[in-house]
Amino acid sequence: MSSMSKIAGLNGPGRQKSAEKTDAILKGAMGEFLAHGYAATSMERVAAAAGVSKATVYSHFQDKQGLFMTLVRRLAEEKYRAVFNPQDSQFLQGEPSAVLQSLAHKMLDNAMGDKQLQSFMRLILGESGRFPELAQPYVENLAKPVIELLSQYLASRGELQLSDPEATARIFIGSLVYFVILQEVLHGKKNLPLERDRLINSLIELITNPKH
Amino acid sequence: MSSMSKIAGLNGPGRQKSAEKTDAILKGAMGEFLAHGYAATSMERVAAAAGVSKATVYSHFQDKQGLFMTLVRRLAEEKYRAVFNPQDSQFLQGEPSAVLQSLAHKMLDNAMGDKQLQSFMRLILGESGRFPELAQPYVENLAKPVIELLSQYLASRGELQLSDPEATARIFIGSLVYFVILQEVLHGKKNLPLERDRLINSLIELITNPKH
DNA sequence: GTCTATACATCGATAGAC
DNA sequence: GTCTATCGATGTATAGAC
Repeated sequence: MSSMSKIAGLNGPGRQKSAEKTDAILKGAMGEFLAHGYAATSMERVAAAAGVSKATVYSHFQDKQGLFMTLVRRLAEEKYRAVFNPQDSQFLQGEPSAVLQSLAHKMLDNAMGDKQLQSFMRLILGESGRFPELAQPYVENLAKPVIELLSQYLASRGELQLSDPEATARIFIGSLVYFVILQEVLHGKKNLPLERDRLINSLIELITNPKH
Repeated sequence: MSSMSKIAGLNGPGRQKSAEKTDAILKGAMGEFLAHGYAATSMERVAAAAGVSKATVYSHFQDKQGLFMTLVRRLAEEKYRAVFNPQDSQFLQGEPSAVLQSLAHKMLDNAMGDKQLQSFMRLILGESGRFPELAQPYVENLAKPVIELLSQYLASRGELQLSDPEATARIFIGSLVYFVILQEVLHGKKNLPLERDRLINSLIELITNPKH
């Protein structure tokens, strides 16, 4: 009987290392790691949050570190797709100032309202010293594609007369990301308020250089 | 005899809760917290690193959290003085482009070479969700003074014709800090290289608007 | 494949000797 | 004021039943 389910390969419960439980464990681990960080998260709580036993967690993942790395890579891809959706392929069409404004709005709207993303940033930044190999997918899958896309776009718009489009892209992205870090991640909203649109407008004004 | 030292208030050993031991504990705690983070740091290791017993640590500090908060506040002040030294009070004299370039160089030189500062950034950012009250001194004593000083400077230079000096200051600082975060904290140097001076030059070119 | 039970280490914090 | 010794709780990881 039990051999039948194995042979059939159907998706009944109690079969193989069910993908359902793998997902449940990852989901539980996500909540725990994002809330408490790596060191303060116990496999006990992960198991409880996933609704399985601790031994099951260890049958699906080698150890705590393996579970953590799998989770982080998964989340990095997910957030990447959310921010950097190959959406309307013509989202780079139009006046550069309008394109840049739309991009900045999209990035900030996405980041400022996503508490999970902010917790994820805390986790990656906080553990980047002890898990350097985890910072890499974050850089490779999130920061790098955005910077390179913007770089190429800025380089393609000769009318902007930018002497260094790549460095300019860094300025654009850096200003926005640090804004999120300061206002949201570090809770600077209260003591160091700044309206979102003031930053965006100044950024676009500088880059598109309307005084020229 | 022991009463004499108390009365005299001299700095002989074995007197009061010696400031020496307090310093030793803080120094030991600094190494441990910066290396392993809050949760993974044990009071046992802190005591060992400080060369005292665990009980002594608890006689100088209320508990682990109290020790941690004292340490962070101390480090924030220290790093503030290092970067933002009220040095030559005329470091804002001269051509704006030269002033801004000197400031950017100073900030990046300071941050890129200071591994301890980078670990400190990881610690603050990583724990800012669970210790929001610790992010505040960091913002208040480091980010805010720098941004406000630059804000006022930019506002005072009317020839720059900046429509929003405060937002422009954010762009300046944000670009630099995110550069440090991406290249050093997140180890992006290898996969996403960018020469420091390219960022600085573009930043100054945009702000001083030489095409005008 | 998943569970319960457990081995073994280490944690934060304190009591009591000196 | 500082130490050693220890308490109680909790951590990771695994063995063995089903």
